[in-house]
Amino acid sequence: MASLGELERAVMDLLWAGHDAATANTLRDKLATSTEAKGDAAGHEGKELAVTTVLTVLSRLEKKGLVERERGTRPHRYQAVSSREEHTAELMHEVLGSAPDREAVLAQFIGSVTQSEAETLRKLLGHI
Amino acid sequence: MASLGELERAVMDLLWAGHDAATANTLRDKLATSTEAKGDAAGHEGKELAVTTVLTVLSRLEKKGLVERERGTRPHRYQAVSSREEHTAELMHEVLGSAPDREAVLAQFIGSVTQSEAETLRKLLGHI
DNA sequence: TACACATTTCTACGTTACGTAGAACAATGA
DNA sequence: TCATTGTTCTACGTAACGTAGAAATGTGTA
Repeated sequence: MASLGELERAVMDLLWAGHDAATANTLRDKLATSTEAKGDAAGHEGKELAVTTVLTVLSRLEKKGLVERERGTRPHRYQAVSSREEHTAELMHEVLGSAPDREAVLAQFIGSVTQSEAETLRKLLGHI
Repeated sequence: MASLGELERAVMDLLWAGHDAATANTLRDKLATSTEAKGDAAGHEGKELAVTTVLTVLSRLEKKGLVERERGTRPHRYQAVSSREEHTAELMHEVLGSAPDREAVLAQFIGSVTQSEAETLRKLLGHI
């Protein structure tokens, strides 16, 4: 239970970006706005989605445990359960755990890490 | 282009395990054998797949760049392009790269690493 | 060389995830 | 209560994957 679809990811990106809770309508608007002018490029948005579409995606994300909603307020408000960094790190651990020999994987992993990342890691490993 | 299906993964596991090139027939037999006795548990195998099924999966894995085949020999022989560890580490990098702030993700990642993994990492970072 | 047999490729169907949204249902303010 | 706004149900199209039969191709032998 890992990878997200294109729209699911776009929604998560919005929730992670301005990380106060948002309504489906707000999200739909932001989805239409993000990268509208260009008309193409990477994020080929600018498209007005139906609110129900956004709601469906939000429900699916909720079921996946990535999003939680406040059911009290009338327009339900949605927010990410964990930060993008937490989520990404969790995914990395999941991937790491998918191989029997974690240490060997880490060796490979470190082998192709950038200089600055290596520096960061050294620093972080200091306080453990 | 990341996650594999259940059968695709099973095939990769076999190719990664005994990592000399194998034919579709060999793989089919091994798939039937692996975890047969139990009849259930995790790997619910013990099922005789059609060779064409295995061949289809192998073709798909080839297209994904995970497997390469020797076309010269008549029963084509298949093998993994990279080791399980290389592949897993690559996936980890992919995940890491999916977030804008890699350093922040690494911080999170390190935060929930086991003691022995931390030790391994320190050692590895020494020689860089 | 021609044929039986092994192997590979083509084609296809069922299932599940995801993008997409209308129809139906529920809540809320005037 | 009723119009309006918001949510849930239901559904369809596409793509990935498990699965395998049919068709095509290669190979050894009579």
